[in-house]
Amino acid sequence: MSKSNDAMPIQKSKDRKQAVTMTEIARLAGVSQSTVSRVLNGSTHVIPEKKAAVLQIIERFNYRPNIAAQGLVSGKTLQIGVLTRHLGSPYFSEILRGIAVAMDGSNYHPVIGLGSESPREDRSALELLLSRGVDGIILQAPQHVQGIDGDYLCDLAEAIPLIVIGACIPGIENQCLRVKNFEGGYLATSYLIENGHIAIAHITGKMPIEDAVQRRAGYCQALIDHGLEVVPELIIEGNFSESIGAEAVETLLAHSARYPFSAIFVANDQAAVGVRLALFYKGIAVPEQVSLVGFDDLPGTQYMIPPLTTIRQPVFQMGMMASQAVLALAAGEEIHLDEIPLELITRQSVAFRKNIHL
Amino acid sequence: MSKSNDAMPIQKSKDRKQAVTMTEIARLAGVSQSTVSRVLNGSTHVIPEKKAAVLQIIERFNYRPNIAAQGLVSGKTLQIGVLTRHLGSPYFSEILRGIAVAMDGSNYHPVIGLGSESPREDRSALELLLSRGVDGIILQAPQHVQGIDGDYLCDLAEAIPLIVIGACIPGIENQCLRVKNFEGGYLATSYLIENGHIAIAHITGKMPIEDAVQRRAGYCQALIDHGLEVVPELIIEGNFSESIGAEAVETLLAHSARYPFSAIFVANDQAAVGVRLALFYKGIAVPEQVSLVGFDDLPGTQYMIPPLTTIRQPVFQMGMMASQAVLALAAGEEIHLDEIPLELITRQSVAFRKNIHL
DNA sequence: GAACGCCTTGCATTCGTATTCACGACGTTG
DNA sequence: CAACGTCGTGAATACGAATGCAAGGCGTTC
Repeated sequence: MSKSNDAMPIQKSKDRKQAVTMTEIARLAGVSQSTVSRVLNGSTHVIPEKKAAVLQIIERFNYRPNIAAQGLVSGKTLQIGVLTRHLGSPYFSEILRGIAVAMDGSNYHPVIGLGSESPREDRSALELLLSRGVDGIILQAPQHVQGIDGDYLCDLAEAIPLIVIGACIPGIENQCLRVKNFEGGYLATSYLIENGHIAIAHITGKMPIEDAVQRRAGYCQALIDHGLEVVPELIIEGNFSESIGAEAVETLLAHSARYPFSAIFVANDQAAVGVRLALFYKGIAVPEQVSLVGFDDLPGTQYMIPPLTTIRQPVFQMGMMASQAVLALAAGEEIHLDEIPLELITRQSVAFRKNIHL
Repeated sequence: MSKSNDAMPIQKSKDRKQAVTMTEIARLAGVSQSTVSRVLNGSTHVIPEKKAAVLQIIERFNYRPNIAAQGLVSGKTLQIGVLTRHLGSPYFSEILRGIAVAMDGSNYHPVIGLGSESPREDRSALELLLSRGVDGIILQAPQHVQGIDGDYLCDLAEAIPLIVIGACIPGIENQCLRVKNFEGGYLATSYLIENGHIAIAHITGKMPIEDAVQRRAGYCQALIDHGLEVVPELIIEGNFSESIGAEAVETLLAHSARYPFSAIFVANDQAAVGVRLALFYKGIAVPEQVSLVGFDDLPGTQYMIPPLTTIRQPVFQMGMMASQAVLALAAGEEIHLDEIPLELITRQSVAFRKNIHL
């Protein structure tokens, strides 16, 4: 083949820069760089002829100002750091979608940082984002939010617009986006009770996490309010994952002789999926033998067999709210974040109890 | 050294910038700004004492260089634009996770752009990313990749490191990450045939899309190679969504008197989920009455009732590969992207045919 | 003992854009 | 007709960090 010794063989990798700069445009249009800037920003009136000339050149070269350079001057990068967690899980990716959609149209872009399980790495991911000069941060609550981390986050909130999703950090409560987890747990459990269930198991989320704690509290309160007893053996600690759901079922079933149950309230849909499969393997019919209520209403939940009755979190909207809130904060506006109400979505995984089967 | 008065009441909103700059650090450490730069980059040897002094100040103020400013000089922003599609769908978010994970550890960050259905908006999203000065782009293939768009992408590839996921753009084939869709379709269909099925329906993906076309082609070829007839009535055009899967089942069932079938090969798992639910509602047992094979092996597929037999795409790894490829391209290296092989994951949604039920 | 060279360092410039400042031209007013 | 304000514009500067260049210090060598 052609040895390409005639005209710079490596050009392809050299030529790879946004060649046209504002100064270049100015030169071609026969004006000064400042004028081009003014045309672009409309900051001052520019004589129509020059304006037209500039615009034409811009059009021809498909020029777009370098955002990084703008950022250097303005001190803004038009970037929002999003520290994600379990990227790829339906719950978080739906939040992310909300964030991205709400940012679409503004000139802001989300930049993704990868959260980890370790506070140390987590923090370094955060600081990497920070050194990028992001104008705000949306933090999906780490599992290790407490104590020292809480303080750190408060300090952080002093320095930069910050929104925390899924946790309530003392000191910056109004920058924390959270749902009424307690009410959700209460709602789910009450619904089961109304359907005649009196022995209701609960598979919790990962335990130090606030979501998990609150949902369990709601569950307990509902039992108590309806004159039922809280049976510790019917509460299994989980971790929000499918596999733990399946494991928990094993445990529940192992003790079902002494501690029978006719329904399970699972702290999130993902785990409920695992629960449902485990019951399938055990030959236990849902909802005929065991009723199931989940939490989240993930997209996909409605396609379960049978479609899952669950507590809907407006996950997508929450993402949007978080987005709008940081942007507002970044614009210097006041924000006010209410606890987000939840809704019971009744589908077909709950049946009226006839008796306790297990 | 009382340079500023202690009266700063509204500090919170004023102080919200990365106050410490390199020059500031230099001043405090009693050296020049260049020296600080050299300490940070290790570009030149710096006398240990000064180095220590600088590092100490840096540590104390928790200073981190402003990446945007670095980018201005180096011409790199250490950002990779990711034009996503269906953010929130399990398939794409898993890819995104792969991308993010592979980028973790490098100093690069993914910046998310939101793809749309319209070519125009899509392109403007792309250009917004471009004006950010991203060092590379990962493009999840739009549905409208063909003709003019193909040309545009080729031009784009000249200007910037570009990786396309899920499509094969003529001219830049080696920058396109794609799977062996044909083989996948062939594999799935052959497996059903081996299990005694002779009337196999197929629900395709969104049709102009290459993935969909290739999978269907593989399906057809498998039938032919095994001496079976391709029955057009058993091929239903879908669009990769759950709801279309359910609809397709209706259609198939409506004609099942004349065109019976005992198995369905669905072009992706998401649609298979819808199919499965529709069959549930119709009271048709899976796999006893109808066998099901999906495509993708999304996380979650294994928790279906029954667990779905499917063609595994290494989605997460594909994300990582895309990431590594852009980064390599950005570093001026050569890359070589092979078509990714697929694997049949046998679970429990396929049974040996006894006869054609429907 | 002086010249040479290496090591370290500071100064000045650069990146692309926004913005302040000053200047010339023009129109207005007294 | 002169003084002054206004408008449009270009030149200069700033943003934060990297880097080429030159200068100073010191050790080495003949």
